[in-house]
Amino acid sequence: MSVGTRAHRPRTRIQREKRELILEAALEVFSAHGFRGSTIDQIAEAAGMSKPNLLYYFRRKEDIFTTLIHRLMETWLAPLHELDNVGDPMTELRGYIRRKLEMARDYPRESRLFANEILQGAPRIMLLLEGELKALVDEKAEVIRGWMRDGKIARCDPRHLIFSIWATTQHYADFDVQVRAVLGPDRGGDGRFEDAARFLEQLYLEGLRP
Amino acid sequence: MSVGTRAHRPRTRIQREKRELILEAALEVFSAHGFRGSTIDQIAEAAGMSKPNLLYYFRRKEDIFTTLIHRLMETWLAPLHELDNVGDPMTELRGYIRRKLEMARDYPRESRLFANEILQGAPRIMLLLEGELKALVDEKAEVIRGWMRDGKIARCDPRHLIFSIWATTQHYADFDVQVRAVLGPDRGGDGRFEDAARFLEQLYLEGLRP
DNA sequence: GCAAATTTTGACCGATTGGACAAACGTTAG
DNA sequence: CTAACGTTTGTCCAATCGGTCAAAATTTGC
Repeated sequence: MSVGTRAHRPRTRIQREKRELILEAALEVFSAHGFRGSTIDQIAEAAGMSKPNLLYYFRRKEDIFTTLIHRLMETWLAPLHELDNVGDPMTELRGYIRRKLEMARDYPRESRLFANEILQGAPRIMLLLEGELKALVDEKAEVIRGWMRDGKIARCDPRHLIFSIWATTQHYADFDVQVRAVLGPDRGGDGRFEDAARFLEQLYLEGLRP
Repeated sequence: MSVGTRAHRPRTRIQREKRELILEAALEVFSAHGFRGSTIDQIAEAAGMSKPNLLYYFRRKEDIFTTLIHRLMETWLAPLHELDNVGDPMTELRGYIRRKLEMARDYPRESRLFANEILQGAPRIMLLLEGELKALVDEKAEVIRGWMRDGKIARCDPRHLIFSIWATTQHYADFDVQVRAVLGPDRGGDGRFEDAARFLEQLYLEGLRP
């Protein structure tokens, strides 16, 4: 009997290990080829097991994907959660941009996985977007609006500010090949994230000065 | 004999019309599901013809895709071509941002098609990126650098400036469902492009002030 | 109007894919 | 040791997909 069918039996050590192995392999494959572009065989091979064996731990291809994307959602939104009004507003925002850019650098697969899902119309995470994500953005937008009322940063639409930070930082993960191609072999090799950080820091520092 | 196999016979009226019909249908399907996520049957149905009939005009699925993406590349880069140093630098940049945002609003399918291709590693347009695109960006980066030397705009890396404009504007096409979900039914319905234009205009106007 | 060329269609094919299943193999607790 | 449970594998299947092909239907040039 497969793992999924057993009703609420606690997970075995092997089950925990193998499921992690599969999810790691699936992240690699899904982020590179998208959902439909990936096959169970590819994931199974990347995880070092046979296809029926993989299907013993996840009954359907889609189960792997949804498990993966729901889990990643938390880590992906962590930087925004950290944004609060304890420190200096400009420092807070700069820190947020820096953390988002670091995530694009260190977790490009996660970024591309999300981008792919959103591009396809987000069929599997629409409820998450309308629920948790919207609530989080609304909450943080209110924090930012407070900064504006206090005259700490320039007045603007805080939600579009958040969008622009998402867009500019994730661009370096999602459009990596384009960035590399345009920058050429010299600056595309490395250090492009430092350049990006410098540029974005300046843009937002000056652009949001009250 | 199929259209592709005949050696350089001029295109019939029907061939021109039907090929356009197919490319329009393919844009619709490919932009929604990506290359591997789309089937010839889907495209054929969207174009109102049978699969073998479609394959009479394009011998392979990939031929449709490459024809489509190469043709779109021109219109997609047109706004950047228009960026030159005849007018006031700030006005030029603001116009570029506005045009890019209008393209995201009016041609979201094209934007998503490109995004999808880049996300998959740009296997079919890598040469274009390293060739035409890089050359164009290099050229325009030099124009922008000239503005900086003249003290017209703040000094920064012009290529990352271009990246950020691409990212922020195309975000409203590629991540449309996310933007709508976060903004909610009220502002997601319409007018979000005006809000975005206002925000971006302010961000870049202030952020690039010399 | 007719022959040649073009266009359309239905039937078909091999490869791939997601998934089912039962049997074999391993592991572990008593 | 052994019985129960967990894990792995080989085999198989139906559906889908990209693409072929020959024949039928239509259009075009003269």
